[in-house]
Amino acid sequence: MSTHTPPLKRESSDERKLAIAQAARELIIEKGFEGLRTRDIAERVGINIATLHYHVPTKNALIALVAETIRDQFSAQSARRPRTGLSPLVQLRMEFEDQRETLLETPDLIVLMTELIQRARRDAAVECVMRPLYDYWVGQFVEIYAAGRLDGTFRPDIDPVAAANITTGAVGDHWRQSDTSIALYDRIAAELERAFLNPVSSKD
Amino acid sequence: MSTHTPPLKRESSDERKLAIAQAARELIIEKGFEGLRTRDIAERVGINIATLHYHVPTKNALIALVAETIRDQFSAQSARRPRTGLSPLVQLRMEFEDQRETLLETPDLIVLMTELIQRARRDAAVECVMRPLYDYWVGQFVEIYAAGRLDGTFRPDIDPVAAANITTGAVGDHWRQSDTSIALYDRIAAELERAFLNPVSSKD
Amino acid sequence: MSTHTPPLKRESSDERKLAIAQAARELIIEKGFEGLRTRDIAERVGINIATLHYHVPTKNALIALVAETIRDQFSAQSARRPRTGLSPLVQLRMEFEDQRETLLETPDLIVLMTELIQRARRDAAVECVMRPLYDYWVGQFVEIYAAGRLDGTFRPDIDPVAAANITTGAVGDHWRQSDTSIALYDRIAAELERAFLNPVSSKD
Amino acid sequence: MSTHTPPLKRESSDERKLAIAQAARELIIEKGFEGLRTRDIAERVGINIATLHYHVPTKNALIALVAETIRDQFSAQSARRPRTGLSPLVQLRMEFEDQRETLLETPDLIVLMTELIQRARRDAAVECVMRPLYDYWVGQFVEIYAAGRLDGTFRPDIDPVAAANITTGAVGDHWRQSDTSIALYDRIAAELERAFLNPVSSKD
DNA sequence: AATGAATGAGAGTTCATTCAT
DNA sequence: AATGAATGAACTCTCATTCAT
Repeated sequence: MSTHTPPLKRESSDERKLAIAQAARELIIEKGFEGLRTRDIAERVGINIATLHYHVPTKNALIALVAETIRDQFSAQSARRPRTGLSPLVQLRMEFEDQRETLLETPDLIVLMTELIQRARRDAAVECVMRPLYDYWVGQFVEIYAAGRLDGTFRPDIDPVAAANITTGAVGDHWRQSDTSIALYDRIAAELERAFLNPVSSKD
Repeated sequence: MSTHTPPLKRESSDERKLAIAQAARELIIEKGFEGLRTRDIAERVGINIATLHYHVPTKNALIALVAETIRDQFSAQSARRPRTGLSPLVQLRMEFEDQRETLLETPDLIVLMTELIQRARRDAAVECVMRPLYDYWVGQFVEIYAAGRLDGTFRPDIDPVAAANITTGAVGDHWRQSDTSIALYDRIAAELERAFLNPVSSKD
Repeated sequence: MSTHTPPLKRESSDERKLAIAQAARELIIEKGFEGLRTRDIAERVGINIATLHYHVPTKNALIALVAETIRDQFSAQSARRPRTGLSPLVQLRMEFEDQRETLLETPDLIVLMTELIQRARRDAAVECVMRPLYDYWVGQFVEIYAAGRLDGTFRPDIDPVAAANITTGAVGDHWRQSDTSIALYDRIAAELERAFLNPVSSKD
Repeated sequence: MSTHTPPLKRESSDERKLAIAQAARELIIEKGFEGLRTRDIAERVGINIATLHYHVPTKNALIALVAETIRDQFSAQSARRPRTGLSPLVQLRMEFEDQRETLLETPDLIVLMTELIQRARRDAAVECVMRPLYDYWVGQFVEIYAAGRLDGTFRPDIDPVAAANITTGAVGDHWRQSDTSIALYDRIAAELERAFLNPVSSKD
């Protein structure tokens, strides 16, 4: 009859780190970075503050960790839906559809992104993670618009880089509004399509 | 030649409040809200921390004051350049030109705006000030696009509200980037123009 | 046509001091010494904080001033009702009646007294004022009980000093209770009378 | 002989809380509530101010804690000396004797009680603790006097409630005097006995 | 791997008092 | 006699981090 401590509670280090990151995400969403307290995170995870520091040495490291989980999440998402072989317009619409879903299903994720992007301005570690993510996102649109210009879907005088920035800017800015309405999002997406489509083409 | 006593130490309350707001603006730009310390503000103004609290009772009131100075500054700017009587396209270009100037001359102002808009999400007092300011800005573009649709400058199928949101979103998002390049801004402005202009019109 | 400043506002220095003392009394009653703020006093008087310090140099001096006004008030009261020539029992009952009136009409005065007596423990200036006042009060009863012992009204084995201290203690303690009920006061007064009256005498 | 590690620095939470309460008691006695500073308490305990706040979250909680330690001390004292089965007069004399001892041995305790009772007027948490304590004290005397009236020890016309209030008032008020002399206390106790004893009884 | 206890540094805020006018 | 502005010195409380176990 052995009386060993139950292994239920002890999670692996990686699981603990993930749990910490998850709790941090929730609290950033609720209170922003200004209101983020390591103690609150530990409490939400159900561990001691010292234990939290055992797994994640500093608050900055913790924030960087959160940024990384965001990146991983988006990478996984993007890997799950390959767009190769589809027409530019279909790809564009799929992008809009994806954003729409995120907006409806996990609007908090967007709040979190916004906070991280803001923080990236002053936190090199976060910048390192978020910049490529953002660049990749813009890059997706650059490719779509460039391809669509080639095959006549989009205006021949379109500037793919500018158009991509406009697209991500418009979508991203819509997020930032406190009262993000899905109706306005749909109008913006539709207008963006009209804005870049080739008027003389009958592809649509 | 009058010999009035110089306001060496004692300034009028209004002047002091403005000086405090100005110092706060600088420090918000430098360190963000997270790193904003009332003691730093007082030091920059050259006054005691208690004096600061004499003029502005709390930190929140101070932040609200900063928001108000921003609003006043934009109001004054906007009052200085009436657009009545001009064609929609000219108005649009003037808007772009104004943004361009701000971007070149006072890029900090934009960082500050960004921080305030972010904060507005969790600070009702700031929200109260920034929301109307932002709405007014979007509204300007709504009017321009609506007028331009009427007179055939812009596409007949343009959705002025969506187009206005795209415009402000694209411009605003460009601000938010750490490495705001004027070259990209120009490309974005040019592309926005092409995006909404009436392709069958020869007005341009 | 002379344009002189209206003399309405300027009060004499003494009047101002009294007004300040009065406001201080009210605030001590409301918030106790711990919560007493010179600014609150100035505000209640309707003057600037610097003006207050012009009339009363320090907070301690202000508190001493309050103690003095209390003393003066009690002196005036006591001077208004000379007891000479009356029988000890009548005098005792008159004392009880006076306390009763104060309890009913100006219960705040008692709260104030309590605070001052408490403070006297640590504030020599207040002690100097309150101690004689208290001693005088106890002395009144000592005299009454001593006279009553002589003429057979009170018990022959009464200790006038002890009896006086019991009387003032009982009455004073009753004040200190938050829920000073007049009914209990009456029972206490009646019991005190029975406690000290000569059981073999038929004077009552 | 076991060699356990001495609790040099790290004490158990309960011990620390008690040490903090003890230091607070001393400082309240020395300076009153007005002069009570958390930093002074921490310094006296020999801990950092942050450590103090770790054990007792706020100053108010600290004061409530002090009130509780007082209550516990009195409860323990009262539990140590059961009075059941004794005659009312013996009980009364034992009460007086207990007060006398406290007065001689721990006069500070009485100063502390006084401060707490004063504070109870404006601090609900303290009121909650002190009020039952005081009521219990008065209640003891009510029972003694009621029992003594029944068995003829005390006057048949005694009002036990009034008599109890007079007793506690007289004793309590005696405490409050700055120069509490034991001689006066003895005279007061003796006079109280005479005041309530049945004059026709020969029990004494 | 985990934790209770501890802490230095500093946050915003308060307050009696003073100064220049 | 009065005041707006200023200030030093404190105050309570917080927080990321560390230490001993």
